Amino acid sequence: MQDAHNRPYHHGDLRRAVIETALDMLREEKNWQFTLREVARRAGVSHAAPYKHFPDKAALLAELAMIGFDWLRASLSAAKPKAPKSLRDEIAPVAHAYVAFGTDNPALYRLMFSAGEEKAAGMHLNERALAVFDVALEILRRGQAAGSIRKRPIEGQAAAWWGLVHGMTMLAIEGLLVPEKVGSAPLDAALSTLVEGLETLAT
Amino acid sequence: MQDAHNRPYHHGDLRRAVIETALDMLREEKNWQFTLREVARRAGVSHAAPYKHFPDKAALLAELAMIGFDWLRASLSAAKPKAPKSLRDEIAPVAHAYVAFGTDNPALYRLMFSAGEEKAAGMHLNERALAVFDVALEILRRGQAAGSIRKRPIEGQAAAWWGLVHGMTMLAIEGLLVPEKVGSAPLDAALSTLVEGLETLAT
DNA sequence: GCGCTTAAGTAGTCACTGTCAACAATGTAT
DNA sequence: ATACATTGTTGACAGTGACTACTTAAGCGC
Repeated sequence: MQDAHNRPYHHGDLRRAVIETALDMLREEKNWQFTLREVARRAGVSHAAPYKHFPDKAALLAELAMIGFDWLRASLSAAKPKAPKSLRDEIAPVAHAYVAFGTDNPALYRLMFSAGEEKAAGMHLNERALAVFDVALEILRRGQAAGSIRKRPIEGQAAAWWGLVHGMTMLAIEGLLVPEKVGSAPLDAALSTLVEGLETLAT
Repeated sequence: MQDAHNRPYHHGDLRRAVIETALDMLREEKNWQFTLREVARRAGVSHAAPYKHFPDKAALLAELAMIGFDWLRASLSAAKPKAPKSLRDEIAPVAHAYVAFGTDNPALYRLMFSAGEEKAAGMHLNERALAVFDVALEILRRGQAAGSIRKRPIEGQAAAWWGLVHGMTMLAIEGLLVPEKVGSAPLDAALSTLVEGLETLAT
């Protein structure tokens, strides 16, 4: 980054710098196996410096995952149309935003869902993860109130939505949704099926 | 396993032994970060011996993943009822078998879908993976022929099924399908929605 | 200004990993 | 028997996460 001699001894804001560097690297390489030392190297700092800010490698991972969930949630909210005409008009854009987030940031997305087993941090992580579930929940709740969705425990339906988009995202990241096997727009097809299963029969 | 002195110099069938040992360890520990040396140790063999049978750690991983896909496919076939009365009767058991496989063998399942980027082996791996997709495809094809499913490109529907069960499996493994947020039987709820989206309107 | 505490860096070490090359024991073809 | 290919073993290498001890800079009351 800069010469070692004119760089101040104290980085100033290394915590943030470490996080940003890690995010950059996650963004750049689809499959990067995370190493603390490489992050430190690239941040222009000694290999042990990050330990002053994170007790653990897992702690940094958990933090990154939390940021990822916040981004995801924000991008879902942004994709939600203000004046939806139908249930599908509301669900489809959000689902597309979800999958797009995953395929645009594959390394980060994978990290978010495999950080597992971080004892303490795991709790907070799950909270953040369930926040994206809540986005779906809210859409469906409104849809049910408007009468366009069957009266049925809504949590299961939201779980269906989450499972579907999460699964499609993962499969897409892994390159398993090849068009010649799966059609040209599998997500749209899947969403059609899902929405039609959600809707009330009378239309 | 046995004393070093009475064990013959040549193992006899080390390739298989390595695979079996690795599978055992995957089965035992939900989160095991795979190390070749530990496998070798446990197989009672020196740390470099496996390299005579696998060019690479990735090669062993790919082989394990392929075995996993074969198992999964077999367990799906076994779950398929011989004389299904309805589409749901055929889809639901298979979906349950799918998720059960994943939650019963979390480490293996995760490995199967994150082995990514193994150049050559990746091709064969994807073939095996798509074989489970074919199971769904066949069920739906028969359903459509019998007239219980809408006439629509069937690949997209199969992708919907795969995405759904894969996503639910992953979320379940990661402990994200907590009942208090998501209801008691999220998979059943999700399947109901999916099946109803698949079915023809006339019933 | 001056000395003090302390946060934020450094270097060095440890046990561990994947991988490779050199060597040894075993089986097999000639 | 003798040469050879196979399949083990040992020992080394660089790179990793984690930890420690040391050093440096910054901020503080006085």
